[in-house]
Amino acid sequence: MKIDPDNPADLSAQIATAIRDAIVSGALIVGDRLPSEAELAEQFAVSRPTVREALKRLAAQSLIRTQRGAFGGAFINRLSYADAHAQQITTSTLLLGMNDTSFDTACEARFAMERACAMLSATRRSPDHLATMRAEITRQGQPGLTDESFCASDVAFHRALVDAAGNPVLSYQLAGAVEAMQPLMNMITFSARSRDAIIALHARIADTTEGRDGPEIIAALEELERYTRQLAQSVFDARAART
Amino acid sequence: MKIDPDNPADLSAQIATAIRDAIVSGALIVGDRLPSEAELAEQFAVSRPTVREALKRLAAQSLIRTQRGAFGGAFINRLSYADAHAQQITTSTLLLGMNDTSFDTACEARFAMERACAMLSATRRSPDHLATMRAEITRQGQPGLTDESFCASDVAFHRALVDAAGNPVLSYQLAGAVEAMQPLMNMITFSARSRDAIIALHARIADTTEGRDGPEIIAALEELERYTRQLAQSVFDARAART
DNA sequence: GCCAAAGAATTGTCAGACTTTTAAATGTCT
DNA sequence: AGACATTTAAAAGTCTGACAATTCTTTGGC
Repeated sequence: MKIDPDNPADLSAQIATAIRDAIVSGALIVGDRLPSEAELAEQFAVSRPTVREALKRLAAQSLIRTQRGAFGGAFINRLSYADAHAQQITTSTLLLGMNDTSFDTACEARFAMERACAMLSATRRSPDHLATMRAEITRQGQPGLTDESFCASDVAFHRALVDAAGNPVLSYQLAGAVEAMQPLMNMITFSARSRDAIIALHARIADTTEGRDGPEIIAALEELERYTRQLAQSVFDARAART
Repeated sequence: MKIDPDNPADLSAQIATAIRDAIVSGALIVGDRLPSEAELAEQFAVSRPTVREALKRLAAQSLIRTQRGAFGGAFINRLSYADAHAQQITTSTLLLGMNDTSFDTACEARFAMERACAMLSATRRSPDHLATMRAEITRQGQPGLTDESFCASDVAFHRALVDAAGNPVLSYQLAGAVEAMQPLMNMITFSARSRDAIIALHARIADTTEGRDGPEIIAALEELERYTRQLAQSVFDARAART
């Protein structure tokens, strides 16, 4: 593991990359302890603050965790699905927010992926998942619910559908697509009538999931996508007309 | 933007979180310049190295970029699809590598998502995408190709199929699923016969994509998934028998 | 044998200094 | 006046050295 002091890039970035490569390549495995900061500083021939900056970069990606005290140090972290999940959502949210991705594009991607789960969810859904879906539907029908809470419940409903597929890799990937759309969805005002329509579609999805009818789940999702995009369109049109 | 000096968490982590929240919430927007390190140190009542550690954390996630010199500083970065892409692949690769995710689970997720692109790819594929797919198929048939190169070409082929859907959000999401599987695929030895079978399926995918026949693309992908899993199974069986 | 205190290792934080880079401002020449 | 060279100031990058906080191990006392 070497760095090039003549490289114009930051030394801390180079060190971080060197260690990251060692992790990705498998040279360092979960639970391994890195040398202490002082030792790393000596090895790379840099000062301790520089090493620390490198370690913070890795910590920001959940690649390592540090522990103080004797026999403490920096340890290679097992990247949990939960960690990856959280990062994924942040990244996706920023990506959508910063690149003026159109609502349609995001919506299309989200529903395309969600439909990909449908067949699996039909096969593997457990009573737990169904219960969550039903509970969220009930929540969505409660009067006085803010638009934001309605959206949050919507996300929870769809998460349950995705999780029902019983594939953690899919759940992780979908998290970005589904949850990152929440800020976009929050821009929509949901009238009582449109809420009713969405709830009815959710009920249809729950029913078909319970009946393990994959194609029908897909059909319901397609209709929900159509409705959502139409709703967004009318909101945007109204906003455009107002200016 | 405040931090709590009594919080047991690292000050640098708190500062990084505070700034990240400001970015995600939209209080800081792309191109904005953060105060200089010295000013931030004063604002948060910490030392400059601590501020720097916080900034490195953000830089590791491509949230900011720094520039030296007069009128330099830390600027809110536009998170590009390319950056997000790269991060996504690293994260997904580690996730699969560290959590002994089964080949079947990863494979299932990957093909489920890829099938989700099929209908869109059928509609939107351009001559460019088709040309890339054909070129990779030719490459895959060349004698003397290493297993690793074969896998790389396989990834390129599938990326072209995904990109043909013309939805950058989908491309970004799929990148993780498709490219992160490469290390797993690299564990497989591809015999001449199995390569031929895969190439034939790729050709079928290219043909049906050219013919804009969505359902047939899906059928071909399903067959490819079946074949891939079967191949992996036999490799694992053989490995198990040898021990 | 058990509990408390001392010790050592290690990360977290600070203060201050120096170097390097970069762009703006200034000066100089044609 | 305009183009080019020089100076200057601001900022990140790096280093040194120190001290504080934390946590495990070992030792000592009862």
